[in-house]
Amino acid sequence: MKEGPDIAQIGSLIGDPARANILTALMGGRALTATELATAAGVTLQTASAHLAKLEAGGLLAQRKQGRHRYFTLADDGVGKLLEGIMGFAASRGHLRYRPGPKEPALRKARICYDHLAGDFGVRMLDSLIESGSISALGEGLSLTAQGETHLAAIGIDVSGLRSNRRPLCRSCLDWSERRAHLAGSLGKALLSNFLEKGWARRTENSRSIFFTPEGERRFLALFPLEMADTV
Amino acid sequence: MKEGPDIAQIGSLIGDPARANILTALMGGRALTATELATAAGVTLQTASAHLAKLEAGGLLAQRKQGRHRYFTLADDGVGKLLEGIMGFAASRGHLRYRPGPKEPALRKARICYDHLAGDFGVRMLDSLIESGSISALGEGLSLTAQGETHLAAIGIDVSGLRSNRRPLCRSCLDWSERRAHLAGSLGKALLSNFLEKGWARRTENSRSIFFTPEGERRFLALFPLEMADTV
DNA sequence: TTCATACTTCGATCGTAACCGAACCATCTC
DNA sequence: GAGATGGTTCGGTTACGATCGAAGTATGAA
Repeated sequence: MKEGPDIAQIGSLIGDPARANILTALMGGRALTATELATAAGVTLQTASAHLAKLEAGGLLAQRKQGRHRYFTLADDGVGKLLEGIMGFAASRGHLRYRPGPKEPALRKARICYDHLAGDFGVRMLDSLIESGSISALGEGLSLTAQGETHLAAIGIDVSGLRSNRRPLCRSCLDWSERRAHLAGSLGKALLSNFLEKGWARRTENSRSIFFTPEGERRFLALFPLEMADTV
Repeated sequence: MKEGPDIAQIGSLIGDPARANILTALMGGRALTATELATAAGVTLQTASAHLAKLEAGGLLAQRKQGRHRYFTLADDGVGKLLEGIMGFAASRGHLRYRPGPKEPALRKARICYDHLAGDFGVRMLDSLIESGSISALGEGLSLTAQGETHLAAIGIDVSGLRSNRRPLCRSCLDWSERRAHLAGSLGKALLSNFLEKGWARRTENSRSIFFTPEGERRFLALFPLEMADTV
């Protein structure tokens, strides 16, 4: 019928549980094979193959074949942003799919959101950056200050290199577990990469949660202090 | 399966064509009755009733009964924001549902996006406000300048009244037809209301397009001039 | 009270799409 | 080559949900 973009089409793509599982798995940022995605989705390989074809045709997924493997990723940053948005909304309406296993708390503490840090730690990091004057929050947007640029250079992040990127430097992303914003954009990505490179934290195998080593956690908390206690 | 928000649930809510039509119709900002929504969706009243119940249970719709009518609206601003996001994404992937009738061009020129102005005119307005220094765009966020506040006061908009609102004053919203940002937030809403009150423009009956009178269009263009030609 | 309008609930039908078993292609190893 | 692994295609089954006719409830009008 009539006018405008077809939201039903992409809604139905996301609306199938198996496909939603696939997309959620790919929010981990890694490229995954069809077989891995099949187990993540809880379906057989044939079924997953059909789903993957649909998602790719719909422009949500990109694949690149490497030998006899087919690696799938989210098509681009726009897909990640879309899924973030839907996740935030779903969480705000209480549409969770709790299975409060042991993984739950780890996920709330620190997890990967497409390519940047989310969860308690992610929110804390942004709060601290704003409090210290490294990032200024105007309205809904975030921007890096000159002070912040030197601060980040000390950590070992080359901001000017990131600026040349077409992607926005700072973006705020609504955290579904904390229900507050954390830092996305190329800077958010660079920070997480930095922590992983330094060995402060590492990804876990079959989950989106991020594991901080004791030493890494100590350093992270020292680097991003919070003046005020958590008075939300 | 496992962890996190259930995006499949809301995906499937949006994924049905009839429900998508209902939601799109409600993006017009008006409260509509079940019967109106049924015709908008192209289904019978019984079917629409079932859909409306599901949408309400899912937290997307709010209803208030008035006499023997039941008026439905989007549940809150969050739903509008979500749908905007999905529309922008769908358009970016070419998921349109063209029926290039006579309504098409009018819709591209000026239409309502939940509660603010979108389309060519909406994008122009924001561009002009930025060019004139009334709004500053930092990163992805927008913020009103002191100069802009006096500028808007001259038009007849009480910014301080809007600030007391919990809702953000300026928000950028991706325009699916222009593929660029236009102004949302309480300020975007106030501006559109202002145009309608002054009689510069009016809503059309069964469409989201906004009709500008010749006089109103002249004034609008004079109020929001563009220095540069449209060199995108 | 009666009739009309707005909407919901029930029941039955029907289509589509998700699913898997089995067979088939492709790539790597030995 | 033969065997193994990763992935797709095909065919048939199944289940779910969208749909509408018909009957039922609520509100308003005459």
